[in-house]
Amino acid sequence: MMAQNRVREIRSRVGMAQKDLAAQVGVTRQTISLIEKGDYNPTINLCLNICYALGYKLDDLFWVDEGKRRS
Amino acid sequence: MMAQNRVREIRSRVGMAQKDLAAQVGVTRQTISLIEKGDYNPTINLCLNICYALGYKLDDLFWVDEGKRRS
DNA sequence: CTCCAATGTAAAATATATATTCCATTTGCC
DNA sequence: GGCAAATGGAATATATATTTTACATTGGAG
Repeated sequence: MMAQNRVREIRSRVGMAQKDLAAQVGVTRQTISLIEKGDYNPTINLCLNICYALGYKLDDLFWVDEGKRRS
Repeated sequence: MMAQNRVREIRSRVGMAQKDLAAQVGVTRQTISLIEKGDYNPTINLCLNICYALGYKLDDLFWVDEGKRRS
């Protein structure tokens, strides 16, 4: 039950490279890469910083598929 | 050091005890307590589970305007 | 095709989210 | 006031998010 996200889609739409987004939110490029890959579970503060950098809100960028929620 | 949130407010409005919310999202009561206290920085999956348990959206419970964040 | 920037990936180290246990304090109810 | 449930808080342990370094691969521009 890993959260889904639209970070890659929105980032490239905005025309930003991973390293630019990483620099702007204060993490490494690898962290952005792994988040986009969906391989893990960022903290809410990092998610908020990504939202600020891309100009979107939490619910635009992060969600969980209905079927995959814990019961 | 971390972002404020409306978990306590909404949880008590919904009439749920910390231990009930904790059980429903699959963490310990202490974790809920610390999150409500604002003392730290939960993962997005936990935030999503809390949202689901309380019937709210991420932006309702965890959004903070960029200018208003404590650093 | 070549070159370079962007991205993927992996191993080891560090930071921190979360668990566990236990006790203290508060809050509401009789 | 007294009791019980709810919450706060600390100390230690574990899981995992994130960093660091380093190299491989992909994709686009020329």
